[in-house]
Amino acid sequence: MARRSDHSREELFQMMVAAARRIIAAEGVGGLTARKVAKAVGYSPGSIYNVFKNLDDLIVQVNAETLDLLIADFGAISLSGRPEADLPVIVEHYLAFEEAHPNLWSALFDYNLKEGSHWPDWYFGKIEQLFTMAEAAVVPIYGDAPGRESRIAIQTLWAGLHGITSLARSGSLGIVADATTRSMAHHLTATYLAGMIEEKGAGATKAPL
Amino acid sequence: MARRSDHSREELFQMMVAAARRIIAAEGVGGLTARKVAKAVGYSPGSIYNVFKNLDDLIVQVNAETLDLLIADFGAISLSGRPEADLPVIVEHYLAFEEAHPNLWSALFDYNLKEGSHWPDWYFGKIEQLFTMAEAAVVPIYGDAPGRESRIAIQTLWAGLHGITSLARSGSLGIVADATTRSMAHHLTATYLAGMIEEKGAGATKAPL
DNA sequence: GGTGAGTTATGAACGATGTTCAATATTTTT
DNA sequence: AAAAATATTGAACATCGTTCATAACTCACC
Repeated sequence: MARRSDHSREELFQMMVAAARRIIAAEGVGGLTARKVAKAVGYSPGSIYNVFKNLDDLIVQVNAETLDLLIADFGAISLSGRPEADLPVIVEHYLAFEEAHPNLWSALFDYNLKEGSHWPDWYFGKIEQLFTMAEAAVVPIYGDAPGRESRIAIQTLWAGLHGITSLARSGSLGIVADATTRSMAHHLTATYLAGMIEEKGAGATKAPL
Repeated sequence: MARRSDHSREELFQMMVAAARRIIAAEGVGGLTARKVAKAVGYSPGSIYNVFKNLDDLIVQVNAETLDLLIADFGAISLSGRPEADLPVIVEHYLAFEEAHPNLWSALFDYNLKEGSHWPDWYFGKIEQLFTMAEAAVVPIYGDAPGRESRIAIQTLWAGLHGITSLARSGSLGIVADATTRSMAHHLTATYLAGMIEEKGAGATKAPL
């Protein structure tokens, strides 16, 4: 058999990523199989390896789309300029997105590539983009141009949220209900924010907001 | 073949857990294989399933030992009663343990059981124990008997640390160096602690420490 | 239209994996 | 000594990711 030319290379790429996305969303990244993807797009298992280096490569492509979705979601947020109002909104978007696409989220942040594969550079570019958007909510506190302190604060807060939701997913920690996760996330945000303001005030004295 | 009785059931259990622990420590939980464990203890693959329900069950046993080690480590900490001094010490123990046993740590907190397996109850008991120990560092702030608020605070902080180290391990986030992980962890702790004190002060007015 | 070169999908094959279970070798009981 | 009970085995099964010689197709050119 060969060269059906039913689909161009580009079309095949799209079809396979879409199929993989559907499988991951339905069964989790652990349920993704070369043979399943092949069957879903009507090609043979070997064909996947004409388009992707390996399964990890395919997962990376799915994750890229998920990141774009998340970026679009964050883009729709309009900030008030008051961190104590804006940060909870961002956190809520974070939580809502994770709840809406739990398996895609897991593939994005829980999955570890097998030895030999690495996240491509543009991957970090997208994550940077995400941080920059969130950072805007926190800039009023530090007053500086989007730079050092506010970036660290957002990274830390992001990691904290990740920890809460990740432990909730794995079932460790005492967390059971979604409500607990949500309240812990908002508690962390509020407390951390209070700490930021407090420590900033203790340092260089700035004009109040 | 059969019934060598070279080892009792209990001995076999110990040997296999020890072998699994060595393999995980050396190659990560992904490198753990029934056949590898079998070869390491000089038995056949099938024998593992006479002692353990499946590989996940074996991993749970290894993790239990790791938890005990962590509990012992935490037990050696003596507190001063000043949270701003004690919390960083606990965080340092957390980080040091993770750095000393990265693969065992990963098996403990990153690994997700396959569908059908669940963490046993005593597992959560050990985690509770850990939290109770850490909680002591924070009780002076809330003044209450080890109960609601201080427990939530410790859970949240723990989750936050988990998030930082977990993202660092997976390579996501901009984190590269260990130093960055460490500084982010301490930054989170300090800021969160400042927030706790600040919010507590804003609520019911208590005698200062 | 035919022919040959170039390309692409194939699916059988390989070496793994977790897990099962009839068969067997040993011990214990009678 | 014979029989019952038990522990260990390792071949077998289904599945996995991945490879690659082969076959089937397309296309440019004569």
